[in-house]
Amino acid sequence: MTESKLVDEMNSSSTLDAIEQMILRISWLAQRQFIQLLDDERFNLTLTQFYTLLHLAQTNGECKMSDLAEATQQSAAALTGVVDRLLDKQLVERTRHERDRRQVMVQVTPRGLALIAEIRQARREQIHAALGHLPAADTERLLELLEGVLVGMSRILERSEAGRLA
Amino acid sequence: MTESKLVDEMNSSSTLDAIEQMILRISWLAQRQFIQLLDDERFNLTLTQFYTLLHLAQTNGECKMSDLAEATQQSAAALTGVVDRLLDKQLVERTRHERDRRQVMVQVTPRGLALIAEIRQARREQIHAALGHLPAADTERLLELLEGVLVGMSRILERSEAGRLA
DNA sequence: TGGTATACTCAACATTGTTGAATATCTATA
DNA sequence: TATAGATATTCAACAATGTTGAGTATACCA
Repeated sequence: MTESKLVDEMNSSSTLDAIEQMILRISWLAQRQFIQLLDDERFNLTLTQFYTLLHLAQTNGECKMSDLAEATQQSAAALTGVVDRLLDKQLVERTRHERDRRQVMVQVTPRGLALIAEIRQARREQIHAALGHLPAADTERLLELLEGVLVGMSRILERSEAGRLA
Repeated sequence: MTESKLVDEMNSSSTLDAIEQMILRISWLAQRQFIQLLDDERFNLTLTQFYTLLHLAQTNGECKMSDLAEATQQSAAALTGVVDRLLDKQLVERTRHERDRRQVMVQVTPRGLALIAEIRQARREQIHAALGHLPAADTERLLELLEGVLVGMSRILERSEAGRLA
């Protein structure tokens, strides 16, 4: 910080409230902007399709439908339709588990992997355009703080999931 | 920063790429979490309804449909349906412009204002739960950096809108 | 007055999401 | 070995959102 202030050790409410306001605005803008990018003729994916495919791309090998549903925060019923469409586009393959025939396994295809790579490249270019002008020290600090945000968010998500199961 | 490093003045690609990865994960979690909150029986709003109502709540008085559509990044056709549902819930009122009878004006009702206030209070509690454990210095720095992010994002949004019109 | 632009809604369709029922398969037990 | 119950997934019916293109009403200009 450039200037020393008389700050409490504790978080002041007003800072967190301002962060709430800021996150409201950034989230909406970021989401809309990303949807627009995904709508490009090169990609032509919905947000849900992207995040579903992303998880598969980051998974080594096959993924069980129910695991995929939990990881992407969708219901099993909703996921069925999403995977149907990814299948139409030949971005994933669907097979049955060899031993437990109830389980449906999904796996990303090379084509799906290539598409995810393309999209993330385009996304990185957007990020560079948006944040490239900031000093390196700022972006490094931002990364550290975002890590803290992710940890905090995961924590309250776990709590609410625990509550749902209880 | 805790440790001095040999860093360029320029942004390193790897930091921005890590931020891209982090934003992907945080955005999805945050969105899903917020949708879940809005789905609560007290609120019962969709994400789109919330952001539409939020803009009206932050507007003084009436708002033209086309302005509202642009501000919330929706097409006019999509907005018509969203406002229909807000109307059903008595959260907004719809009138015609007195002089230019083509224009449809929308205004939030006291009930709508109260709902937005309730939701934002619940949201603030979530933010406190997620980030309250961070030192005050961190949250203050985070706020500053998020302001920078918002500026950067608005800039590239403007550029893409300019491109669309061109 | 007539023609064109503007503001919005409507219609038809695709995608996503919900809930609850249906189907298939596995597992444990009598 | 039947079979009852648990588990994994899909299907069906519906609501909300989003897209595009057509339709309607109003304003403005010549």
